[in-house]
Amino acid sequence: MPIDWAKHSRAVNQRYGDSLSATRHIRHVLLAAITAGDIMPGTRLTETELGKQLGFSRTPLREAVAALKAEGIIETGEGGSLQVRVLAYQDIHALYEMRATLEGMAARLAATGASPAEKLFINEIRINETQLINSQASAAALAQINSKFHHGIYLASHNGFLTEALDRLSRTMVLLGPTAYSLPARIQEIALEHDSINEAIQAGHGDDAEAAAKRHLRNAVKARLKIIAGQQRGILD
Amino acid sequence: MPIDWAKHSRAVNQRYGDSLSATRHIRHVLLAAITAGDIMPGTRLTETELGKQLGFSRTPLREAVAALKAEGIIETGEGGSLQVRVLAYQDIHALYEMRATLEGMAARLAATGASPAEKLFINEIRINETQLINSQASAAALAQINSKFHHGIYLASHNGFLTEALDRLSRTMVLLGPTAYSLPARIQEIALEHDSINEAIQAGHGDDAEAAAKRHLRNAVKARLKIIAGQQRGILD
DNA sequence: ACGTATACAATTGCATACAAAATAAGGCTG
DNA sequence: CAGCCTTATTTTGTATGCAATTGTATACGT
Repeated sequence: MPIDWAKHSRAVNQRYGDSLSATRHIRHVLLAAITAGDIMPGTRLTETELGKQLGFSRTPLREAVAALKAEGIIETGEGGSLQVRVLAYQDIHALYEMRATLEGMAARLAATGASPAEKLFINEIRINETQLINSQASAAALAQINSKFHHGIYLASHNGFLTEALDRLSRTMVLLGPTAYSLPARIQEIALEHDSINEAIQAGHGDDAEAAAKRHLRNAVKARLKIIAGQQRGILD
Repeated sequence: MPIDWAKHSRAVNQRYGDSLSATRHIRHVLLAAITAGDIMPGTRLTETELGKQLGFSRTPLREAVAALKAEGIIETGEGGSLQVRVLAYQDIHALYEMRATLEGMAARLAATGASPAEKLFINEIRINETQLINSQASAAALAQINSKFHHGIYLASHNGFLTEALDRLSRTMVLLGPTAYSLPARIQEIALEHDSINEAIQAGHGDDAEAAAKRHLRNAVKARLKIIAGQQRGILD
């Protein structure tokens, strides 16, 4: 069954404008398709077919794929065939372990080095998240505001390499499946954990912020493992 | 003045075999040229000229460049022109800050989770390094054994994402200039610091290993800043 | 003489075409 | 009937060619 590329293409145009080069456009569309679960990990991709479906020639497609390969989202199997990377069970632990360390570092730096404006911005996002939760917002909306909260902390760390590494990890996380944010109990926990992080950042307590962020990620991997054990799919935070 | 691409090309063939695809070959050759300082950061690269000099068409060249762009080694300036990334002064701090955190994490994991064989391997490299230093080995040889020591710790962390992130940072460090390893005083310091890390790993003391690795990197950035202030160039460790 | 506009050159972006390699299928032989 | 070799088809890898955008230089007008 064919994938609705036009939908992802429109979403990319809406998000980034329609003046992107074909290479960048394709890159975002592929990421969106993987995020949405339209392309499952392990699926074999053929350049000719993809190019025909997307309406682009193979040249920009291959460049987009080259960038995705460098990021570890797509890998080349035997014989050079393309496939979406399959994360092993062990990789999940490694992934969250990395995120715990880096998010901890980002939270510490944000607490100690963010500007007043940045701290206010983070706090505002946090307030927004609370409102969304209380108003029973959709899982997609919650996932989006969650992403904003974390990304705001990344930026407030004032470390471009850290931000880039965390963004890369976030992109890799889409390999775990489509966003879900659908467990009510976990949503409440997330709210409390975000509060701890935010309060430590607002107070400028680096140690507390780092510890809170690490706790947050430890709980996240625990929830993730529970889901995997139950054969479900979804990204909690 | 033209660059001796053939030299780098031979080196890549010798290191990886001559059966690499043109795209991967070009990628390694470009990295080698940047590492050797043949292409300085900020240098404008034109695809046509590069392709002609390397003896390949623009298609694999562009794919290699796409991968390097995704890694942050090459960036597109205004108007889409290619250039080797220029690291700002602030980036240097961010880079070493990231390395300190990640190397600390790797050392901790190696201390607590490495197999006996891996610990023996790391220790052996450390012994080798001491011999090289005592025998007044060349800066290139010292840089190579140093790289092996660190990479051995990365692998012993058993975290593929951590290893990948650190490898990526190492590749980014080549933008700071050619390897030097030429300050005798610093060489002795490095030896002592490596010893601290190694001993903590051998003893299985995670906290000590992390602290020792972070100290090592703090001293490294200090030495680096001293060199930059003196308008020199070089990678110390 | 300085600023601006226009034309030209150069370079990037994309598409098509071709070559080489791999996979799958079919037939032949033991 | 099974296994292997051969062949055909699909798929990746590379090259070339064209179009569009950008940078630059020159000329003209003020």
